[in-house]
Amino acid sequence: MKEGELPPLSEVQHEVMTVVWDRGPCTASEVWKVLSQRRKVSRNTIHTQLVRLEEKLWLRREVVDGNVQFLATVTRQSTQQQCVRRLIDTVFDGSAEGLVLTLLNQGTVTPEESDRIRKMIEQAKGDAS
Amino acid sequence: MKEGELPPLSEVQHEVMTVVWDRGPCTASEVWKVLSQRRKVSRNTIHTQLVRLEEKLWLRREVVDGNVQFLATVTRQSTQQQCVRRLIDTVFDGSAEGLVLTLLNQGTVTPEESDRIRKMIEQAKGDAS
DNA sequence: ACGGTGTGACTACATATGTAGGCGCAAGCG
DNA sequence: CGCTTGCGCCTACATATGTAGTCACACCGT
Repeated sequence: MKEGELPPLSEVQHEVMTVVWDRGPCTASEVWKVLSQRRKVSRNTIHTQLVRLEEKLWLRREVVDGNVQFLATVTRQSTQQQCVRRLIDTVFDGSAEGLVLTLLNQGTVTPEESDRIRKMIEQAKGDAS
Repeated sequence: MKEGELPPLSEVQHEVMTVVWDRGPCTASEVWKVLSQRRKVSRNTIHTQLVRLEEKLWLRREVVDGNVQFLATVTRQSTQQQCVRRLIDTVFDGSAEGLVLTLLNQGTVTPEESDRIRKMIEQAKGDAS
């Protein structure tokens, strides 16, 4: 479950990975079509990012019917975990509590979100241990 | 309270800012002394980072008794908030709940941390609302 | 007066990142 | 058959980042 530490993703790279996670293996053009709906970007730009992600082992390439498809090598979840852990370590000095405190009490999220989070934790408490 | 969006900090830059936040205004050498206890790094490297942080307006420079001191222009808290918000948006697709879920249920933090967090939330619930 | 020691400034350089231009090939169409 | 269109690949280039070398000056002890 625990993949060796892949190099950190930049923001744009995360955008790309998100598309692959959402839609499963896809071609460069597919990814580009999705992203270009949100912002103006060249197809080649996305292609470059895909290649770089492949070099860094975030993606694997597979040829299906002569089409090049890129697929994620790690799950979104494990990546999310890694990102949170890194945030805690670099920004909150290793204190997970610090993160939650900021999250709930300092206007980082809207009161509605905060509310939903509290409810969610209530509920989760039942499940867990 | 809400400072205009400063450009994002890199990891090393965060390290530097942390020292300034912890110790208040300090000289390049002071920052260096602190950081070089943790890892090998040249004094000049830190100086460069300080200058870059000043260019990006994270730090302000002030001369006291002929000594150059750097001081933070934004609080650590507001930076932490900004970082958390950015994490939520880029990694969790805008879902703060997603973050908390990952935090508590997916082995991101140790069971001890998770426990302390739950307790902390319990306690906070009294205060808030 | 003179040579270390501390500190700030400027410069350099490799790597990463965001962005895109242009080439070439293969499939579809008139 | 020749042309357009889609797509993969290679190349380029500006900016950011991490790292450090070198210089210059000022203060201190002998």
